[in-house]
Amino acid sequence: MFIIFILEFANLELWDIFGKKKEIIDNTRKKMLDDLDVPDELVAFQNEGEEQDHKSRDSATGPRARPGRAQVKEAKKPTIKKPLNAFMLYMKETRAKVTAECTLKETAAISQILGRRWHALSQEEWARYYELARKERQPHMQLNPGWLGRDNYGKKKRWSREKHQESNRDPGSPKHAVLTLASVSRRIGVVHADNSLHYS
DNA sequence: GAGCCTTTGAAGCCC
DNA sequence: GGGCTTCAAAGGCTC
Repeated sequence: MFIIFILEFANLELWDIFGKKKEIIDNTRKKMLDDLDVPDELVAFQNEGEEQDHKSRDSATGPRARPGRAQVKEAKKPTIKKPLNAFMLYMKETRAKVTAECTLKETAAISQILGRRWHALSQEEWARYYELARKERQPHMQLNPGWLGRDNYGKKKRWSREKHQESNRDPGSPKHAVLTLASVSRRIGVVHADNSLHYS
């Protein structure tokens, strides 16, 4: 466990030492996103089990009219969860394996390791998870027309706004890089909409 | 028991 | 158009 942790840490440090981590990640991801305009049938990664899981989850929440926050609280209706994004799908799939390897129990530490491994994934793996995420979103939007991610706002009390802003403003922080990449991927999604690949 | 921590991505709002 | 904000999962930890 300790050795694995050291290796993970050393990996991060080496990346940082050579100062090329972000550059490589950005270039790789841009290339991967460019490659994403492959036909849907070639990237049908979602297996039957996952399909079933998705259906059961959707049936648990169910398509229904958008309720107000107070109404939800009163009736205790199950909230419609946001569809999982590519990284969340990767986390869900890999967390157990990483936890077993590291015997770490701290999920925050596991998340850090998974974040680094996410950046180390091949283009094919990235494409696979992005496609999975897209396939998660599409039926979700069809089953819950009019549902917005914002509908769930306020249902969790999150950490202090000051701290969050602090992390976002740090140019060297991972979150900062994410925001840039997220905007890039969103733009790619628009571009792909012209090629019948609708992300939004 | 509620909320934090930690990660990345999605998406709406605001300037 | 870019920045900000919140939630999505996970489970140990803290208060």
